[in-house]
Amino acid sequence: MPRKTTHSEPALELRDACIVAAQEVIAERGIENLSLREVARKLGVSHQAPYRHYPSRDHLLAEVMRRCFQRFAAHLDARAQFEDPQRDLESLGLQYLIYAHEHPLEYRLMFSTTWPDSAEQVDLVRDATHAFDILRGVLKRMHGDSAAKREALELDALYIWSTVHGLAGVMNGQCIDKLDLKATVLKKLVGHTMERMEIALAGRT
Amino acid sequence: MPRKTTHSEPALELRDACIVAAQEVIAERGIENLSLREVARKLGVSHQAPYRHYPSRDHLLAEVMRRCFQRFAAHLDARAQFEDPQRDLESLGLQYLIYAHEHPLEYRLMFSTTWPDSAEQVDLVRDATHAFDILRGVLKRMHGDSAAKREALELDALYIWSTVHGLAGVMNGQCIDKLDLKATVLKKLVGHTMERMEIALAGRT
DNA sequence: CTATCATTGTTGACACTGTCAACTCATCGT
DNA sequence: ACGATGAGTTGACAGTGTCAACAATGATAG
Repeated sequence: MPRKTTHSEPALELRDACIVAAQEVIAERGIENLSLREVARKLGVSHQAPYRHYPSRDHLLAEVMRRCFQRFAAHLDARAQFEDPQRDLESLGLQYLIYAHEHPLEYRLMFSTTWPDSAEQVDLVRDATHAFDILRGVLKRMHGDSAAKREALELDALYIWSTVHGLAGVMNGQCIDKLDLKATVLKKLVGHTMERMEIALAGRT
Repeated sequence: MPRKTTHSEPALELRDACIVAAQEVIAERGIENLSLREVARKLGVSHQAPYRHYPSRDHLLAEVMRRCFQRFAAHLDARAQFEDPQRDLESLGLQYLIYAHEHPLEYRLMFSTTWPDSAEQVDLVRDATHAFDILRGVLKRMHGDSAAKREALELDALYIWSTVHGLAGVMNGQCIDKLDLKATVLKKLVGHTMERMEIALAGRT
């Protein structure tokens, strides 16, 4: 079978194509059933072709995760922003939950998948940290950025992250269906949780 | 190769042995690398023997998960209990986090693994629900069990679960290492989060 | 212009996995 | 006494990740 791509265009084509194909496979067959060979098949290419661009299946998976984190951070940045940091924090939380709700697979991929210990972890971590830094930024506007309060700020950031991440996990997860909760409860859950969280944050210190 | 087990003892031996072997494999090679064949090998038995007791790999995995939920609920029940529901709730939360910290693999298995859609889901769900019912019980003692407040109770239960589950996920997860947090922050995180949560619960309504 | 070389992709092989089918064989109910 | 049944065995098949050897093409040095 003759080649298709020329050498002058350095065929980063396939490298990118692998990622979108991988995302398709994940969407169709689930994260744990991602297979390099099926990616190759979907691209009409031999089963070893992806290995020219990714040293292993996990490296491809890591790259897919990285792009997810990038889109996730972009989604957070694209939220409705407000002068009042309180409202801004609420907007941030909602935007977070919207992403988790609209892209459950990507969300699972980012936060419930064992990270492959490939070399590119550096990049992966950088992109993954961005989302958390957005949260840090909002809290700085809220509480100030004095060195004295820095630790409290980190603690609050983690508290908020825990709550929102936990809520997203609960609402996405398989558990929620099994608890025979009324529909009205589910509808109010997000509002209720955000409200509780704001009470906690306004509470002290 | 001659048989080892007689027929009169109905050889539920192997059925149970599979589970402990599976847990060993999971501990050694990770959840996603659990393999029926390695379980069989570890038990010195042919690769098809486990199929006499579990229709598929996922059915075995489901059973392992179910036992995890049972042990998890037992661990929660074995917490230090208090008359004051407030203190009892705190004790429950701490006990939850202790389990997540001491058994990260089991925790991941229960809450971050796609549930296999095997027939035994009924059992799995029953055991999984138990933990949540413990939480419901504490909240009933705290807020009363009037029909009017039932919805608020469910909402608070889910709020608490979100926070604690999120915290466990954050502290277990691969993310926490990457955020260059100071050790002192981590040490205070649990206390801080529980405190925030109690402020939120005492706050209103 | 030709020879060399790296890049990209191909084919073939190996070990591993889950699972189906056919077989053995001790034990139990009749 | 004898067939049925439960438990375990061997053998096969398709699918997977990955290593090794090969082929073809554009770029480049002489």
